[in-house]
Amino acid sequence: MASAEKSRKQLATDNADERIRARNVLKILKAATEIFSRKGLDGTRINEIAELSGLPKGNVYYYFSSKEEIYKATIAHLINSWDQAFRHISADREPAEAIEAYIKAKLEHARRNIAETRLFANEILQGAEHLPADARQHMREVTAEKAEVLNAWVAAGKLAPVDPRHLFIMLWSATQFYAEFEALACDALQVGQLKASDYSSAARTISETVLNGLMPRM
Amino acid sequence: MASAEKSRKQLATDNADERIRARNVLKILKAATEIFSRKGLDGTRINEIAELSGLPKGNVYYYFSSKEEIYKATIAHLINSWDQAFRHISADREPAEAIEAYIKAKLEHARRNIAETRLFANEILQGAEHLPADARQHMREVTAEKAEVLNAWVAAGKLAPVDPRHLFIMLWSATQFYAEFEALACDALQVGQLKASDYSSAARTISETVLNGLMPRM
DNA sequence: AAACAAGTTGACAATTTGGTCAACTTTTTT
DNA sequence: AAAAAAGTTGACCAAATTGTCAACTTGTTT
Repeated sequence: MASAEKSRKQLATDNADERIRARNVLKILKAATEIFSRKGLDGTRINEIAELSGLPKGNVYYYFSSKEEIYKATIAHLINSWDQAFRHISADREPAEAIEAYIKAKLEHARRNIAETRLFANEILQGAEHLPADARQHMREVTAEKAEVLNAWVAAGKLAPVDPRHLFIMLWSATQFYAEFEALACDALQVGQLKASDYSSAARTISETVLNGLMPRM
Repeated sequence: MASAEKSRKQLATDNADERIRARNVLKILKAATEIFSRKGLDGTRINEIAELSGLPKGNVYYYFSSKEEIYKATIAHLINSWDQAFRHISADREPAEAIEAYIKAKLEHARRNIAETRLFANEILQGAEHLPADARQHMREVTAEKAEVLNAWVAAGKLAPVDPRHLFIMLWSATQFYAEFEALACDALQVGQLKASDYSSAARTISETVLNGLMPRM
């Protein structure tokens, strides 16, 4: 009897098993991210998630055992993406080029993942009580590592002396802002909507301003 | 009969009338600001406000008729302070000095009003649905006015060409960040707590970075 | 096609929550 | 000191909300 056939069938079964489940879990997580990102854990009603995902509430509970579990799942989804853009800060690149690439990547990431970015902000606002310890540890390590890169650049005279902590805060905050304050910024600054071109010019403004400030004077 | 005495008495009465009320309303607003700033309108339970303010729930409802009314009151409290720091941006000052003063003032304001600043962020996250129309209008006017000042500086050759919109976003976001992300930043950047000295050095870093980038090259 | 597993659903119970109220105490006025 | 006004309180109600479940439908395996 074909063990090959068996395993093929088994595989087909597994895929099928997972198809519906995967699709619905995704639906739920997407809807949950959207609502959690605006209202936080306590402010979100499971009914809202159910409605937005198009599933009846009972069905949501078929996949997740509680609201908090959904929330944790959205947070877990978030964590990996945190340091994607950070890769650009590497010691073997030229500071100006690396920092510019980082700013661009981070802004692009915020633009493409507005809800996730807002969710992250909201989780922080609430005191980051659901950010797992290992995620914090990971962030700490990555940050320390990249701070070292900056310090090395400064030591090599390639970058004006700067406290990496505050530089990171400037860059994080600026990119964060575009996701979080989009509505307000559009209102107060009297622009219609922040389009891709605005993000480009934002990246340019930030890069130019920061880089001019940080390149060593000769 | 002494009308002087009458008015003195009346005054005493008015003061007394207002003493208890004013004290309790303040207690409630302070507690509400703290909790709203973390959990938003929907995420906040009136019981939490009551407990934190030290008053029984029934008493809270003696002063406010609904949760939303408390929320609106906290928002109203907030609005006036929004453009305090903005005063520094005035056409008759030198750009470098004025912008530096603005950054300092805005950071100092965030440091002294962390809960209010967070509340503002949270209100924005939720879509600014409770920000009154006149408040939006006011923000729009002030922003446009200050953008004009920047443009005039650029036109006079006192400032490198810059899009005021993105510059404002950089400055707003950096100052906002210190209130909102304090907990996370402390964690990720491995500092204990952001102290006054950190805010000073933040102000210095932002000023130097931004100003170096914006002063015209000769 | 029969048996089984996976997924769907609305009705339902238990708890929480926003808000009310009548009885009560304290403060102010006359 | 008596009356009136302001403030306090916990018990209470109706609505909302979380989470459960048994009956049901759909998909999969043999």
